Amino acid sequence: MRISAKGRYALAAVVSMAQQYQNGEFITLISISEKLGISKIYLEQVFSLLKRGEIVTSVKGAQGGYQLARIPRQISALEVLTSVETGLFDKTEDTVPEKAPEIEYALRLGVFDALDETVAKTLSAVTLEELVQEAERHKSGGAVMFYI
Amino acid sequence: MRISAKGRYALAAVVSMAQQYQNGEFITLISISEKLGISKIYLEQVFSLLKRGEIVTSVKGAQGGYQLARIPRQISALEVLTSVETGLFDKTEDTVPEKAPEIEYALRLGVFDALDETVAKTLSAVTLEELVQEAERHKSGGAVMFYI
DNA sequence: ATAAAACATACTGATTTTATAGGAAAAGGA
DNA sequence: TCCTTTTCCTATAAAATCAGTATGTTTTAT
Repeated sequence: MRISAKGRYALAAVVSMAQQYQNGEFITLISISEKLGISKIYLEQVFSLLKRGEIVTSVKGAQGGYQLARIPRQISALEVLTSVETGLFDKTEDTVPEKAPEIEYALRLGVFDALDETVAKTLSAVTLEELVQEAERHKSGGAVMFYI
Repeated sequence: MRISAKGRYALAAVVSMAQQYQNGEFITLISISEKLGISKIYLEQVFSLLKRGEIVTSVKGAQGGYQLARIPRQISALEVLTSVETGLFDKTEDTVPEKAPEIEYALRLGVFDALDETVAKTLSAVTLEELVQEAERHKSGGAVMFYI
C-alpha cells in the first residue's frame, strides 16, 4: 500500500536513530536531516507526531535532541506509522451510502476489516531492531562477488 | 487501510451485480446507481476502469448494460480494487532521498514489500461469491430477535 | 426516427499532502 | 546575564489528489 512521505521519513529517521542507539545519547534533527537528505523543517513536524505517539522523547536547548523512547527491539513499524500516518487504517463510517446495508456489512467484514487486520499484523511484527539488522546485512553482503 | 470512494463504489457495485448474477443478463448503470445511492455520472467513470480491468463487459445502446466478465467465484476483491484504485500498492521508487541506501533497502524489503505482499494475499483470497454469501447471511440472521 | 444506454473528455471545487517561514521557549555554556 | 543551540508552535503556500458535475458522442434495439 501507499505510504506517504511523512510515513517514509518517519521510518527512515527512526531506523537511523536505532542504528546509532545507545542509552542516553540525544540526536539532533539537523544531523538526521543531513544524513537522510530530508528537509529539517519538515522533519520537525514529523517528530512532533513521533513524540505524541511516544516513539521518541526530547530535550530542548543546546546539547538537546531526540532519543528513542524504548529500545529498538520494542518499537514496531506499526507504532511508528500509526503515530504519523493518517490513512493507514480505514476510518470511513459508511463505505457506501445508506442504501443496501447488507452489502455495506459484507464489505466491512470481508474486505475492509480483514485488510486492516493483516496490515496491523504485518507491521506489528517488524521491529526497528530487525530493520537495522536488515540494513547491516545489505551494507556488508550486498554486492555479489564473482571469483574467476 | 484507507480505500477511496472509487474503490468502495466499485466493490459495492460489483457485489450488487454478483447478487443478481445469471448468465447473459445485462445490468444498467442507472439501476445500480439507484440501488446503491451513488451518482450515475460518477459510476460511469468507475465502470470505465472496471471494464479496462476486465472485471465487466458491456453492450452499448438500448437494452444494453454491464455484465460481470466471469462468474462471481472467479473474481477477487484484489482484481476489482487494482483496476480502480491508484494507491493500493506502493509505487514510490525512492522511499527517501538517495542518501542512506542501506536504510532504503531495509525499508523496502522489511516494510513496503512485505506490506504489499500481505495486502495482495488477503484481497486475492476474497471472492465476490463469498461477499454475496456474507451479505445474504446478514440479511437473514442479522437482526436479533427477543422472544418474551 | 427515437429512445436508451455506454463511452469520452473536460472542468470545478474541496481536501490532503508536502513542504516553507518565522518566531517563541528552553537549556547550556561563556 | 547574554549568546547559541536546539526543540516547539503556528501560519501560510503550492501542488497534488479526490470526488463529483457537465456535456456531448456513439451505438443499438424497437
